[in-house]
Amino acid sequence: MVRLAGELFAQKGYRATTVREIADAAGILSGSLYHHFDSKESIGDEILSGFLDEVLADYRGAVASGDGPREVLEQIVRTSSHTLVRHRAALAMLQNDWSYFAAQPRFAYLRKDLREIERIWTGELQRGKDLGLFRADLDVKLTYRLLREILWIPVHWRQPGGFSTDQVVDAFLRLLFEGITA
Amino acid sequence: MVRLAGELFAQKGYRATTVREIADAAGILSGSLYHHFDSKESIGDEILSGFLDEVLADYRGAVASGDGPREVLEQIVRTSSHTLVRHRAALAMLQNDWSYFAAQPRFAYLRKDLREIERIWTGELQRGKDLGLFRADLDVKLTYRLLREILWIPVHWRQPGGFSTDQVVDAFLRLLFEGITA
DNA sequence: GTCTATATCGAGATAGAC
DNA sequence: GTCTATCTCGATATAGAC
Repeated sequence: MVRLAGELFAQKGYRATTVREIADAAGILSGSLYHHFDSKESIGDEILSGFLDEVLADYRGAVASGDGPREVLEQIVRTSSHTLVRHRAALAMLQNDWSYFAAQPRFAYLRKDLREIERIWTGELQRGKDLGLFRADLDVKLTYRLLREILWIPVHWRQPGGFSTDQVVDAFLRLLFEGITA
Repeated sequence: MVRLAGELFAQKGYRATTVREIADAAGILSGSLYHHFDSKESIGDEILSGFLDEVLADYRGAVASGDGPREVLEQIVRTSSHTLVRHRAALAMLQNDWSYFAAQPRFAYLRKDLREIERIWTGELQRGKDLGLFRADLDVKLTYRLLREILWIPVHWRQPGGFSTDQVVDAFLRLLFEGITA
């Protein structure tokens, strides 16, 4: 049931998906849905919190590995990419309906968790600068913002003739570390 | 009036903004809005088409300059960035409510124009590969998708302590051509 | 656990007085 | 050109029968 709703959310976004469509997909009528859930919001909550728990675990695991910043970032990109793909419903919700969720107290944890993710990225980028691994003129916050957006979006286009997750990840990592210049 | 609505769309997205809020901001009642516009959709249409006309002009101008691919891409990034900032309402609409607009025949031009933008990016990337300026293993379509997303998003965060447009552009161009490695 | 029927609400939009 | 009043519609959610 949650998975069904998630499929629809992933396709059309959260707000654009009606409970009637979810019920249709489940082969029941909309009223019957409320035997399984108290609200559409609580479905969204379950999907979003499950996603963030898992992706935060990826980030913390990468940091805990004790490697250098380049290795930590690479591990983050590689592990979290697959998590993102598995949770593309959550990602679609964050992308399409961010302003909606961000405004609600119930979803305050979204901001908190994203702040932790930002701290990890900027921390590793800074560490790389200090070690002389990354360019000294790198603005860590700005770079993080550019990069996270890039990283979170590919899930969006996994429909027509799509790239595999690993293709996207490899292209991303090359771009990140080396740029496009020959 | 359009500018007022645009401000609200930029802040909260198109769907999340009600005509009553637009009227409030204008100091009139919602019914009175319809003396100025026949529908909320037509406001959205005006904002979106105005944006795309202008940004396409930037792209075509850069291509017409006759420079090499690196210069063309750099010019695109520099000129269109400022256009994006001026049209952040349109950008917020595309980001928050893409699925909504993409589904409507009235907004079919969105897909068409974005396809032209994609053709220009991939064309220049390919030309750079052919000239040996860019890495031979670059997937032009994949790279374009990664880059356009990055480029279109910074407008989103121009609120707290924000970066200037030029800061963002410079960081983006360095990342693009050289990566983050020292 | 699903049905029918309906309550409730918010949104976009309209009509006609002033 | 703005007001009041109201229509219409679609969406979430509820109540109670089966």
